[in-house]
Amino acid sequence: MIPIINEQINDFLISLPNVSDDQVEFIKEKCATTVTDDLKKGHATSNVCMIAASILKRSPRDLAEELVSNLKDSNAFEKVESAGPGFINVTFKREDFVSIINYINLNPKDFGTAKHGKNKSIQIEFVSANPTGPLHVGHGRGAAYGDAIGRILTSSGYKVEKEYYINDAGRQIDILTASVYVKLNSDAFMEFFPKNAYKGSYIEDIAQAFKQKNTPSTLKDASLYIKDLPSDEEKEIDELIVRMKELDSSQWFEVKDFALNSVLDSIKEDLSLFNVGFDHWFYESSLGNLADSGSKISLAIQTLKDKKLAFEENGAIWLDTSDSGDDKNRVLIRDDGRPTYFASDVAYHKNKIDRGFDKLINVWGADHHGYIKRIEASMNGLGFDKNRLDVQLVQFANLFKEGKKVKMSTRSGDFYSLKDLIQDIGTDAARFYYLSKQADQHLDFDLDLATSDSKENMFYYIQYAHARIFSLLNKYKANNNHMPSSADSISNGSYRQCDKLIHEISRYPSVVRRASTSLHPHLIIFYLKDLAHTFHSFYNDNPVLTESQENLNSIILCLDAVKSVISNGLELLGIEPMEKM
RNA sequence: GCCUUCUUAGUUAAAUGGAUAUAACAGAUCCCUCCUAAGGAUUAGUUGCAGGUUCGAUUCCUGCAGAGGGCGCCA
Repeated sequence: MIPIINEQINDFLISLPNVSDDQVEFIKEKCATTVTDDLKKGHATSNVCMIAASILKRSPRDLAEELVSNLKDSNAFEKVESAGPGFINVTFKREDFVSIINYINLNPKDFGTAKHGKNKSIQIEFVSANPTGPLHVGHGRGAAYGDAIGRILTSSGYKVEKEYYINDAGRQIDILTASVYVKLNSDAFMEFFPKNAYKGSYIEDIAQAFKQKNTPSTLKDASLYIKDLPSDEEKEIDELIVRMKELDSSQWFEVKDFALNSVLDSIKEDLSLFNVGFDHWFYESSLGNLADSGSKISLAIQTLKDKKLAFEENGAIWLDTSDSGDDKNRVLIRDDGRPTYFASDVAYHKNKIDRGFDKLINVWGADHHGYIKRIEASMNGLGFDKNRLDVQLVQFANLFKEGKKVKMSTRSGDFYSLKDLIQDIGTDAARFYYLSKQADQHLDFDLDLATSDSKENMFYYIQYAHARIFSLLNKYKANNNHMPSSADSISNGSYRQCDKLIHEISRYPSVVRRASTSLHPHLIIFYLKDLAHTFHSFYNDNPVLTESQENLNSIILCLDAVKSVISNGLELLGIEPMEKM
């Protein structure tokens, strides 16, 4: 019905004296016709008169009165009135108001989907955790968020590709390899373990698995590796890595491949348990080496040099970021000839651009926010409009258990992993909790609250509503063999207890739309909470199964629609609705 | 110092520039002879400060005060 109102508003605007087409377009762009927040105001409301008034220099109330009389003349609505400072409130004819029940039940899965994405392609890059250890609870938030916006954008008509960028080329992989290497030869190395190596128990697991599948070479002389290592922890590990590569090259690369793949496999397994899927895994190593002038990384830097955006100074190659508001220029290639992490990232983003996406979304940890300007600078330099890149920052999550903050130390290997979280509270409760707060805000993840069965925990509150409806529908079907065919009592207005529910479900498509344009999945959660509340309230006031058969038929059809909306909403968050609790 | 995010009820959180700022928890009081009380109903209480833009500001702009995060030729 809202499109019909908008059509009439359009006609009204055109009919006004002294209005240019541009003005009409501008007004239509700024105004909105929406479902009201309260049935007392009718079913739909528009602020068009107040927008138009300020542009046309007329009184909003006068305009509202004119529009009201036009809308009344059309006989399309039950009631039309102006209200407050110049709102137009429309009450639909009852048959139109309740038609949404039928509409939803005919195609339950489609309700809430939209086409405003126009099949444009969006790439979402998220998680992209370094493959040096298992995912922890911080990664879980990015995973839940990226996956949810992927689902929401897909349902809004975008073509979405989800990608994971694997940092498999940097120094941290060498450290991982060295850590495993030392474990493999722990007998020869005696008590020695580098200060800066990874210490988690998974390192030991990888070493054990390696021994099962390969024959580790025997070290002839461990002292060649560890004699006179620098005492500085950074230099110690770097020197050790150099020696390992020299002394035992073939074994080094075997261990490296094995360790990387082991960690990657565990990451993939955790993500799959978490109901998060990726379409594409991009390896940093596929960008190639600077030594190869035809590699992606060389070509990217060459392009920047050609455009005079990259230059040499003090022996290093720098990117000029002055145009983007970054506070200083950034090194691409060090004075010793090795590329920085940033250089890889520039090449990676050039590759994304070359793949021709209409829009790129990067979901990054909040600690990367200083990084946005330099990457925008590089993209602008490569001729990609930086407005087509959208960086969504996800804040860290603090974990609380029994009211106390759980300490996490990656260095010692003592941390609460995503897998632990899934095992403790389940995938759905965890995803829900992550998504229940705006992603760029700090989140206190309270394990006890996430599993509590009180109203404070929205997850169970919403699921309980779904389960209650499911149970009612089952009982109805047991008594009646099949679902009712029509909702006469509701249509003819003899039963009006469901009106609030009908009104609430008619809001759903606009909620999804807002969630998709703002990339805010939590809006769906808060909507579902409201809907669940409306339902629980109805359920308490009205003993459904003892109603007359005619009323019962209507109620069942209405509740079936409510159930579809809850289930569709949860689906967008990647959460399975519960059928019983 | 520079960049950035944030400040809403006693607490934790919501709110495309809209009407009376919305919930939950904690507090007070009610509701199971009944479809799942993991629920419902009633009650009290809120936009850090000072300006500006606007018909209208929690929302946009400026300044101030306070809190967090980021500022490597690390990844």
